Amino acid sequence: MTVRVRFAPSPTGYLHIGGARTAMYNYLFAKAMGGKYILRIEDTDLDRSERKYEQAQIEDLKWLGITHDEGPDVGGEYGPYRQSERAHIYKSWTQKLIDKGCAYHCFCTEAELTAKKEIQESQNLAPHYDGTCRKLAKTEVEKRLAEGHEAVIRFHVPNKAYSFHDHVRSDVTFPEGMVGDFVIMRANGVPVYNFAVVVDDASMKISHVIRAEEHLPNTLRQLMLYEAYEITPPEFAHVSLLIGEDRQKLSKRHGATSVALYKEMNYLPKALLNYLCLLGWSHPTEEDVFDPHTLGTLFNIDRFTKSPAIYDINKLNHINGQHIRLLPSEELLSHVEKVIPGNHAFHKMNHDWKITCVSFFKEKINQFNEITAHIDILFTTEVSTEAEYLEAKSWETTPKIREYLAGEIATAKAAGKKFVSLEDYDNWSNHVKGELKIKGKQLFMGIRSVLTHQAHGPDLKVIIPLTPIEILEKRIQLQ
RNA sequence: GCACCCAUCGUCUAGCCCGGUCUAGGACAUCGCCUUUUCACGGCGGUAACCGGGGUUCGAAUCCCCGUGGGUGUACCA
Repeated sequence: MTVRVRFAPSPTGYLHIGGARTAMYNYLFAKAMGGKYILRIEDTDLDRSERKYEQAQIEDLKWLGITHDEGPDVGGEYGPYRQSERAHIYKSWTQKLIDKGCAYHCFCTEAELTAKKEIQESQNLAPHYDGTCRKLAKTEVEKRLAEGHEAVIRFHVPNKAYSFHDHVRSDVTFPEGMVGDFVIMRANGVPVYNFAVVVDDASMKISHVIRAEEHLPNTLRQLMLYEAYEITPPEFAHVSLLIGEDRQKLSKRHGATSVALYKEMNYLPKALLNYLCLLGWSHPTEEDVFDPHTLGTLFNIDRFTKSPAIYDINKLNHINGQHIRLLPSEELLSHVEKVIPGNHAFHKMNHDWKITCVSFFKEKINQFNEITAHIDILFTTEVSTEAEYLEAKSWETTPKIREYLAGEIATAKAAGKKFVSLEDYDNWSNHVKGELKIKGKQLFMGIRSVLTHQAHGPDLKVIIPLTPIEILEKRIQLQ
């Protein structure tokens, strides 16, 4: 069997991290099985669907590296891939159902329907359509249609229980009598979700449906439709939901939930994917830092978790940090250059300096945006007000160090040096130790306080050779 | 209300199908120590969980039942 899976978003908003996760699972499964991954746009909600959202979602998916084999923008032999362009298909599939006696026109008005519903509810009954129009004679239906009465098309639900096997939930059974005759086609000729999904999945030869658990109850209606069409349903995998700290389904009020926001915040797409992948699926060898794109056949549809997962940005940050550290230096640099403000002195430095600089500071960050603050310490002339710094400054040994280093720096600068070398730095500290007889805390913290105006900071051997000599000079003069 | 789904450290999870190797493993967060005479990184270690009750069994996180809790759905939304 050829594996064909799909991700079917509604273009009613930007791509959500939950959607991204579902898309990725489908994509990874297709890749693992040598199948096809299809993007289908479910825009049957005319009021809320917008083309700009479709484009934005496709772009976000692309940023994540989740590329589809078939879709509205790339075509394919099972198109069109936008539900709004498949009206003719839904129409003929609806007719098949009517011909079989599995569906019928319904002329009940909204007012009538609500009235009936209220009665049922007051009697504590499930609010099901009572089947009034099911009994209408064919001639009566034609007459009303000819008179221009508005009609929806309802599916006549069989009275029986349904079960199916789910890859995540194993065997699921829905008892009989759960749903009443439901609408499959609106009065305006636009199909309703549960119907359109079945028609599309069947006509696009979808083999596996991997989707969020919120769709589990919908499967009942879909199963009924497959049965009416005498088509074997696809295999299902209802993946657990992503939830917020309050244990409710993740939504906008939970903060950064759209993929575009993570793109803006300069997260690495593979890190986001890596984190999302682990929320509801586990790696066969319990690895936790990996690029999902390289999973290949390791991606196993039977390793999904059943319970919902709370989205925790802390862990995403950690994984992002791990991926940053894994980046080749040129790639690392190009990311960093994008986040450092345009007027920053960093940009004026030469390439080797930049590579050394970012390779060193990458160890300290989980997000690219954090690196500017670290690099700033190479250029600042600000003076710490910390007690420890003040103490170091007050030691009687410190002025001696300052005097010595002032001379050395002046000499180096006069010799045309733009930076001091690691060798210079080693010579200086050896001199302070050997000739000035200063050791221990007074030695290192003394040098640090003179050269950086701070009591603490990164390794002097790295940052001193990276600091422009005029900055060092300015700092010495400022004390 | 009704239906369905779920239940292991604070969080993500491994283990559960095929009961013993689980005094329950890993990761994030947190705490402590070591190292770099600072900070961070790193290394090492600590705190921390099988929802409750029955049952089956020599033995249950694992199987069964009943509770309880949480979630989702119940539309001419998807």
